[in-house]
Amino acid sequence: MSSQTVHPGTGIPARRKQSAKGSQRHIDPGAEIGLDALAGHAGYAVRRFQLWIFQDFIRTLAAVDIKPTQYSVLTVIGANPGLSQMAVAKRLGIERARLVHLLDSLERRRLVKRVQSATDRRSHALHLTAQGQESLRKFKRLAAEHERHVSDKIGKENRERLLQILSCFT
Amino acid sequence: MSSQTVHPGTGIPARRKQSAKGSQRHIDPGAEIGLDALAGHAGYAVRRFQLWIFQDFIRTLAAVDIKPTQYSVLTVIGANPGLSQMAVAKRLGIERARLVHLLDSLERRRLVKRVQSATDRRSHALHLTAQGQESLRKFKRLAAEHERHVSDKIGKENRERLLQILSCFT
DNA sequence: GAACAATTGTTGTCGTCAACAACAATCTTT
DNA sequence: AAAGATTGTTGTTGACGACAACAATTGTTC
Repeated sequence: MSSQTVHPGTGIPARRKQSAKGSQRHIDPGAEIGLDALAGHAGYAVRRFQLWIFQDFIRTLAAVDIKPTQYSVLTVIGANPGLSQMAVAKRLGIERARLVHLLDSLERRRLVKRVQSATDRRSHALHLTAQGQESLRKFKRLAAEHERHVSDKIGKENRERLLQILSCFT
Repeated sequence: MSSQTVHPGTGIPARRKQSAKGSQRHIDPGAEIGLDALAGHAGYAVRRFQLWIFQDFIRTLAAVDIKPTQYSVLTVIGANPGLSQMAVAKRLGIERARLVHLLDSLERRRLVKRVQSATDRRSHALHLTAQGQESLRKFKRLAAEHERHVSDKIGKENRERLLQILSCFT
């Protein structure tokens, strides 16, 4: 029962608990609680960061009611008009079943249109409407503002370093 | 209509589309599709990375049937025995309503026990069982193996840089 | 000390999301 | 032409975050 003071991988000693069982009354909760091995796990840090970054994105683009997934779909279609739903789904790593509902919503808002493909009558060629192209430019300006929030939070150079480290996943 | 060729923040030019509308037949899907501004967004990269890292964690710890959230709860309780549910929830950023079900599951598996607090009869003091402490040591070994997978994927030094950049979120 | 407000654990609902499975229409292969 | 694969669609399931309500208990205020 002494192996949980230090965890393998990183040499970070576990913060010693100041309360074996009692005396957590009147203590500001969530202030002096050690994470032990968790502090050395990339997954935990990334999860917390992703939560923060998505919340900020949603808040920054709340006025136009565009969420991260919708933004990614619009951006890819805008850069590659004529793509099929399958191609978009694979490129963005979302299921084609889910993309159906996303496109339904975007099509109802007149941002995207499904055009019958000339070469494959099973698939739809995806395009932005004129309104969609105009709106996307506005979305990109707001997204750039969100990205500045990220820079303010972790630092401009750290943000670029992060993008470089994770470039193999995009 | 020229603002989407280059996005602000990074100097990465948008990959020019090679297919205005046709000729995506017989093309390996998801191979030559540009992301445009998406490549410069930290949120997108982080989301893809988190997906990968969680899948690897779940796969690596599949034999013991422990998922990331469960592991985080066990680790925090192991390092801070006697904590209340509220304190654990706040520390990990999960809702106390959700922690109830997590603890129900962990208690059924005899890894955690809820002890009536001596100082506050509303709250429960959380402890690992003897079996829970033993199991957690095994979980940590497997989690360290998962962390090695991360190092293999993005590089050992990049992983440590990442942890340092995101340390303000842990 | 009694009344009121705040906290803790619990239960429930709602909306989002990933992971599947099944299906009809269509394309490809043999 | 027949068999198999692909595309879009619909549906289900389970995990998850957010939120509201509630009983029991504690803290605060008069």
